[in-house]
Amino acid sequence: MIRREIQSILKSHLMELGYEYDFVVEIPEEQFGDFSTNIALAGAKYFKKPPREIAKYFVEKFSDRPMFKEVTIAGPGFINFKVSNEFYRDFLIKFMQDPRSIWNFKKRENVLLEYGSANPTGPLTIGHGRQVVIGDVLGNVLRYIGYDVTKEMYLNDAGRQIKLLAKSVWARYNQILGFDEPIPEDGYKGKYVINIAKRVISDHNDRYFKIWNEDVERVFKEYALVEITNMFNSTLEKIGAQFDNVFKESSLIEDGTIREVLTILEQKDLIYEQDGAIWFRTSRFVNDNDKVLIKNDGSYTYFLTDIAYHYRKYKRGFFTAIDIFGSDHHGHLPRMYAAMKALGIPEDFLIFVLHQFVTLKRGNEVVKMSTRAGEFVTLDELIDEVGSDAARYFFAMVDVNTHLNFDLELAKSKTDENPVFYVQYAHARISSLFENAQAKGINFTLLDSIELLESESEMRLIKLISLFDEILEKVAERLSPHYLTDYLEKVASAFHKYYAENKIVDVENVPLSNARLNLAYAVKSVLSEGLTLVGINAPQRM
RNA sequence: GCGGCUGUAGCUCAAUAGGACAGAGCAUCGGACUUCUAAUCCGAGGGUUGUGGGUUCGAGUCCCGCCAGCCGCGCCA
Repeated sequence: MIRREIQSILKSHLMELGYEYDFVVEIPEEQFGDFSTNIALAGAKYFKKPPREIAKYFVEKFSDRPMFKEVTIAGPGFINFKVSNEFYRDFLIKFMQDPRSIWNFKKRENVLLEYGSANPTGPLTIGHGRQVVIGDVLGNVLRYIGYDVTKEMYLNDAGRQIKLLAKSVWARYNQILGFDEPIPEDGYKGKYVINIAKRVISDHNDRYFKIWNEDVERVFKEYALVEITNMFNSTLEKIGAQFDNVFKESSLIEDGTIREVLTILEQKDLIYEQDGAIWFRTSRFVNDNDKVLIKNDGSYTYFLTDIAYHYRKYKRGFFTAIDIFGSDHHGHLPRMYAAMKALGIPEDFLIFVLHQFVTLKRGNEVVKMSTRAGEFVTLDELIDEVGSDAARYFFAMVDVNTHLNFDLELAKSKTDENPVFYVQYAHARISSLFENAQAKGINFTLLDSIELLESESEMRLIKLISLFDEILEKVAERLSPHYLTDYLEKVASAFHKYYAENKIVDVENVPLSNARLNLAYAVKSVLSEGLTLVGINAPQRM
């Protein structure tokens, strides 16, 4: 917020001089001040003057602004700004009066966020967990700062995999009934398959014993789908992921979108037949081979239905579609961009977020996750073991592009090794301050005595609070939630330090107590908002 | 072989679209509870940013080569 203000002041001065070039206003190491800019360094080649001389010009422009305590030139030509205490206190007052208006988030476009999309063929994995949390947190943040967000999960209920699952269930069904039907090659071997088979038995007895045809397949598919969807829902609920919508792949076939897309591509001469299959001319748009849309057995590839899905997203009127995928899908990107181009959809409509994988560790030991053998640790088991708060925090806390090492022992530990507790503890600690104040008969009054706040550590806390909006903007811009958890840890740390050094509730000095409680109240408020956005509890007690 | 991501302190990670002496947490070592929650705080040590070049006032960041790890290169999704 303050940064933006400095930026725009600088920019207007620059334009007065008839120049326009890129410069940054950043938050430097504390010793240099609150904010700093490289405008003089970046401008050297335009002004054709030494940076320090240019800096001097800008510094003078700031000399009469009460917002700053100090504006100085340093090093090769950086300009450092030290914000005045009055300004910080003013900010705090405005924040306490109405945080939403001080952030001034404007209304923005509608966005379709797709994530957690999975083959409904088995329990959600740890990998899905990371994706779901990234998507959920990004969705929360985007919505918070003004986007009209729809969180959507795509259910691949029409492909080969779901057929394989149906067949696997049927095999188990026969096995239970006494016939040794083998599970198909590449079929599903997990325990849940047996559970689904048992359900069919309890409803239909041996009606489909040794009988396999399209009608039977449909029945088993339906049972599998219902069962797996229930499993998904219960896991998603456990981890607090809320979707606005579930979009079924099969609906694209039913409502004619697939046909529509094929027609458009055909009219543009972008598809052709070869070896009994229908191909899309991917190579015309990107550096990739042509891809099959319809297999020679007449069934659709995932690529085709995904094109149709995104065509549908566009037709539904979304300004942007953000897809969150595991990094193993990166080969899917070029062909999707090609398809969007082919359909005349604007290039920036589709944005991909690819997240790296998760390695599960127990201390130093890597926990093996083998999908084939059905031995993987499911997301469900993970949540049961470490709890939803820790699971969410851990999934959100590193850059999406960084391989995540998820240490089960660390996530479970209730000590200072665990960042989740560190942040939550700060919140709980503040809550207890208010109880304590009340017990000691100090009447906390909102906005009272704020002028008594003046120490460095108090200003540092207010400054951190003032950065809340730009952190959220950054999460949205870079599409990675870890900036938020990072910020929360900084706020928590600054508060713990402040708490250790200052007596906040002091019956000997009620006005000062009130001032400090106001500050604590504001800190608690950003912690609580932030934790809520990450989707974890902001406890009153721990 | 081709393509994507990654490589930073013993470990896990940051580094704000090229900026100041590369920062946190954990671990290690040393301190702080008769005082609002010690799930906390303070201090110390710890680095040739995988490697070799290049671009420039300035590179962990950009370009080229090499090495290592993960992933992808299906009429799977």
